[in-house]
Amino acid sequence: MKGEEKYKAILKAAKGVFAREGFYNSKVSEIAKEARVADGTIYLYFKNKEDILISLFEEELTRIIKLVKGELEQVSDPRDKLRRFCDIHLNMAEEDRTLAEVIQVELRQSNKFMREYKNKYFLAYLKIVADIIDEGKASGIFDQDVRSDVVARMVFGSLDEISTYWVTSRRKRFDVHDAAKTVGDILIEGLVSSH
Amino acid sequence: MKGEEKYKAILKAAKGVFAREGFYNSKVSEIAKEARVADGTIYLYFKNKEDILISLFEEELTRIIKLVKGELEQVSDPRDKLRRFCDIHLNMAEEDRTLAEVIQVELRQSNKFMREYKNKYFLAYLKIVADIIDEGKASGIFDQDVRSDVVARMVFGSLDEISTYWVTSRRKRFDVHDAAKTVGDILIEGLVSSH
Amino acid sequence: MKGEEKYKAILKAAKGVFAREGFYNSKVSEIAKEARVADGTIYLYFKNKEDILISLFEEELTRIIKLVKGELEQVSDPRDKLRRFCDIHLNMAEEDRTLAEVIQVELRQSNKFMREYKNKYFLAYLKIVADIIDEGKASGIFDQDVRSDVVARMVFGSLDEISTYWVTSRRKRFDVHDAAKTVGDILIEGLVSSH
Amino acid sequence: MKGEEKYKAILKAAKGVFAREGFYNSKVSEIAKEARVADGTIYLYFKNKEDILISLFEEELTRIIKLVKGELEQVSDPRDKLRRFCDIHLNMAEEDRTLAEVIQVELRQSNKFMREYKNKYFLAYLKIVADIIDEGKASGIFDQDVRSDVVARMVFGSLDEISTYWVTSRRKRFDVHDAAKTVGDILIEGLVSSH
DNA sequence: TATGAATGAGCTTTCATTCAT
DNA sequence: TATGAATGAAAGCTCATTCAT
Repeated sequence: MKGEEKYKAILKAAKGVFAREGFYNSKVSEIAKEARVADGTIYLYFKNKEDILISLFEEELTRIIKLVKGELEQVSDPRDKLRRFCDIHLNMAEEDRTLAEVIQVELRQSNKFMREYKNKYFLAYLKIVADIIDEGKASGIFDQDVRSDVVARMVFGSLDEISTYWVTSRRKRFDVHDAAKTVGDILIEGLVSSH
Repeated sequence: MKGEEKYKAILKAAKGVFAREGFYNSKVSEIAKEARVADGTIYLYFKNKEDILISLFEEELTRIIKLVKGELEQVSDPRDKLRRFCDIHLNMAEEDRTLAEVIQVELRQSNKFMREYKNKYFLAYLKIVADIIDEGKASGIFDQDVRSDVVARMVFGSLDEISTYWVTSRRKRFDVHDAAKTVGDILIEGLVSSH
Repeated sequence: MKGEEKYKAILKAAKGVFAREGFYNSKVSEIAKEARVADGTIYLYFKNKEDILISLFEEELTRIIKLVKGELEQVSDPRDKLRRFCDIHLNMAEEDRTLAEVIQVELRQSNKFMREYKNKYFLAYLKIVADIIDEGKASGIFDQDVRSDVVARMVFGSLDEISTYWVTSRRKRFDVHDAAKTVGDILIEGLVSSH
Repeated sequence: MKGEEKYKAILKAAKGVFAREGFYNSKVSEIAKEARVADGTIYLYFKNKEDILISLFEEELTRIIKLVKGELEQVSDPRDKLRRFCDIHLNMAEEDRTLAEVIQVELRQSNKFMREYKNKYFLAYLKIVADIIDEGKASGIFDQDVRSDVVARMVFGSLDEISTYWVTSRRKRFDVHDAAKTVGDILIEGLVSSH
């Protein structure tokens, strides 16, 4: 196992440990053990424990953004794009529960983290939604008066809370695709102009 | 300062410290200092550090639930209730930024915390929204097909994310009442049946 | 309940708590609770926690010494006195297990305690045995060459260890009176002169 | 200094500190300082403070048992074995006063410790004596009627109390070898059958 | 690069003791 | 005398980080 592989292995282990224990209850030594590297090795690849968390987000969000953008390119109507976005987002949470937990819980773990780390990746993710809204507004489909940044937050907040709901329910009480449809439909109906 | 006052003082101090530092970075000794009591005094009123957090939620949410329910009683139309709810929620976040931070950041502080502590207070808060939706469905105003639990999460998620947005922006880029109106209108338009 | 009664009540409670928990694991507040007095009241009767332990010994040993001396006055032969002493000592351990535990375990609890507190009461107890030995030596029954202080320690050590054995065995494997006889007989046979 | 050496160094330091301060008054940080290691290092070798105490006993008693057994193998007559045992025991207390203090004071430090930790090493030490008694009984030298477990306790208790006496006397009032002879002779005379 | 033993700062919590009532 | 709420020092233990190998 060389350089790049070790880096990946550490991030993968960290994802599992952070999701399972929460950032502050995670031990660097446990990440090391799961990644099958020595404790000290982690510090050859990361500045400190928080840097692992930040890197993890960057890697995951970069991947997700690319994936989501790719999917959305195949759709043209802003309404369909929004529906598709909701479905992809919740589908990811379903398929990679660990990732969902890390994002939901850990993203909010530390004030310091959230404030000091400007989180351009998260903002890029939100921008995907804002762009959909702007597109809809530009084409006259969506109401001109809504602020796309605020709506983007609303969309993300809705989906994130619902995936938290889904993730934290032991017995899955609903299907994520149904929920995605519900959210998408409500948003679209709510956004379209001239009722 | 006696009994009840000390309890209040500790919670008040904890609210500030937790909001500022995050739960895990907060020191019990700092809470004590801000509450102007000795470290040990805290343990006369609370089992441990986590118990302070839990008690803080219970107290605050009990207060908020009472307040919100009181406000909503004065409104009859489910649409108006929903609009009012959005406005009150964001207004509280604006008026008590510290509280908003504690709820946003700390409620998600630990997986364990959220899962083990069933959080009936938070569920009661969500139920206020679900009840509005059910009311609207019962009176034929809202679409019969939506699940009120899922919509309640969507409403909470939207508002919570928007208040996070507002709270974390140094320069306030929007007015919370405007945002509340946006969210309320979109939700209502999205929820009303037979378009 | 007034003065003297409170003092007694605290000592009685302390005896139970010390025996059950050990000196260092005992809490002053628990002694207070069992004595049905306030924590602060204890400090009206005792200087500090250690003073309770010391007073407890003094009281108990004073009582025991009086009792033992009274019993021994009724016996004249040094051999019978020694046998009687062994029987009384082990009998007390059997009848007041709590006392036995306190003496066995707590007397040795702290170096400081044992060294700084010269323990004249314990020495008085040992002197009872030494006097028996001296009496036996004076009357020509016991060997002239043994040191009575050393033998007194031997007698006490034997009995104390045996009562520890008895106290710590859940299932009582032997009868204390039989054990007392064994010890007494061995000592006497070993002490009588001119074999 | 590596692994095994550190372990030894910590135990050695603990022996001194425990003997000097008593278990409950000993600070882990002081043991660390005397062992010239960091506080945290101790926890690489021991589970907690109590584990240091337990390990110390196990190490020391294992060593002592081996040593005593080796010495006794060179003697055949049970009477000589008993005399030899007394002499070795008191001699060890004289030569390693620290060890004697730890064993005398700390072995009894906590009820819990003594009861929960079954202390097979201490029982093995006692068994050495019981075996001598059984041997004497088998060869008809010692009285058939005595219980060897009770006598073993008596022997240990005698010696332990005498070594406490010796250890706690600032001015040594007697020679341990003389005391050993006294104890041995009394016990043997007391144990031999058919007077 | 890689290791993992060692470090030591720092935290929560306990509890003997005090003191205002 | 009596109370018991309040105090605050003190200590065991953890774990992120370092560094000699």
